[in-house]
Amino acid sequence: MSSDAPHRTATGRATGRPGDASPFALGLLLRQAHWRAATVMTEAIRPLGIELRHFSVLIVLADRGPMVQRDLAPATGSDKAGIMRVVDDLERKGLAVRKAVPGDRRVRKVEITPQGLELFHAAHVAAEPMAARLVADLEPGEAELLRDLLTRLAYPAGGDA
Amino acid sequence: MSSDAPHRTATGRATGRPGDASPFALGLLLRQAHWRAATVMTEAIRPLGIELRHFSVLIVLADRGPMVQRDLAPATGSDKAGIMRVVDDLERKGLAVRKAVPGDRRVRKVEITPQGLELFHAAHVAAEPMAARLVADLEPGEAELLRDLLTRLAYPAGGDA
DNA sequence: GTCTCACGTGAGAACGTATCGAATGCGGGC
DNA sequence: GCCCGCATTCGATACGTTCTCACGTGAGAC
Repeated sequence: MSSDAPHRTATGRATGRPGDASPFALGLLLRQAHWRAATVMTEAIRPLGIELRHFSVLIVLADRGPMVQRDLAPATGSDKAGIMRVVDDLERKGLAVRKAVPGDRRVRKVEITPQGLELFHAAHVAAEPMAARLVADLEPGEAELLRDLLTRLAYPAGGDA
Repeated sequence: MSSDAPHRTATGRATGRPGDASPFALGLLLRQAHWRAATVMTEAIRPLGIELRHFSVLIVLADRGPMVQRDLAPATGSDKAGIMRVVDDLERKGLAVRKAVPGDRRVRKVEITPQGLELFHAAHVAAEPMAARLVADLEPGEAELLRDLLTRLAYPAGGDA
C-alpha cells in the first residue's frame, strides 16, 4: 500500500468524506450541505402548503415586485417551463396572479397577492428557528463568515470569469 | 420606509440576492454555489463520458472498496433505484462490475474495475484546474476555511441533533 | 413456516429540451 | 404614408429523461 502512491498530488483523491482535499471535495460538500439545508427548509414551509420551488418564486416577487415570466426564469434558476408550472400552482393557491400588460398582449406580468405576502412573512417566522438549528455547530460569527465566502463563490466578480 | 417596520426582526426578509440576511439566505446561497460547482464539475468530466451521478458512485467505490448496493445508496445520497441505473451504466461502460457474494446469493457486491480506477484518476487531472477556477475569487486559505465550515454544516456532530 | 432483507421493476411526479401558436416590431414594396 | 411579409419574442405545450416512492420476487434468519 505504501508503494502504490509514488507521485500522488498534494490534493489527494476524492473520498466524499470529511477531510477530503481533492478537487471534488468542495462540490461534494456543497451538495451535502445544500441537501441538509433544503431538507430543513422544506420541512419548515411544508405546513404552509408549498415547496421550495414555489417559495423561491415568491421571494423574487416579494423582493423585486411584479415580474414578467421571461425574467422570472433566470432569477429563480429554473427554466421557462418550470416557471410555468410553479406560477400555475401559485395562481391556483391564490398566492400570485398573472396580469395582462397594457402595451404588450403577449407578456403576462406575475404579481404576488396579499395572501402570498402573508404566507411569505409566515414562512420567515417558521424558518427562523430551523435556520438557527442549521448553524448550531458553528461558532458565533462563523455563520456570517460562511455567508460571505459562499456569496463570493456563488456570485464571482465579473459575472463568471 | 421607517414607519412600516416597527418590530421587524434583525434578520430581514429573503431577497435571494447577495447581502440577504434572512433565514433562507444560507440555503439560497448553497443552492447557487452548488449549482455553479456542479456545472463546472459536470463539464470537467463530460469528456470522460460520464456524469456526476456516475462519478459519485465511483468515488465511494474507489475510497471504500467493493460495496453492496444497499449501502451504496445512502453513501451517495441517492435512491436504491437510482443506484441501480447508475451501476447498470457503469457496468455497460466497463467501469464497475457486479459480483456475487459467496455466502449470500441475494446480495451483489459492486466493484470498481481497473478501467474505472483509470477514469477515476483521469477525472482528478481534468477537474483540478476547474476546481482552482471555482475558488479564484477567494483569498489564499479561504478555500480551506470554507471547506471546514461546510464540513461542520454538512456533517453536524452527533449525526443530526 | 414466517419474517426480514436485498435486488429488481413499475408507476407517478418533476425537470429540461424542443416545438408550436400568438403577438409585436421592422423593412420593403406600393 | 400605408400595407404586407418576415424575423424575433413571449407564453404555452409536448416529449424524453431522471428522480422518487411503492410493490413483487427470491434468499436468508429464526
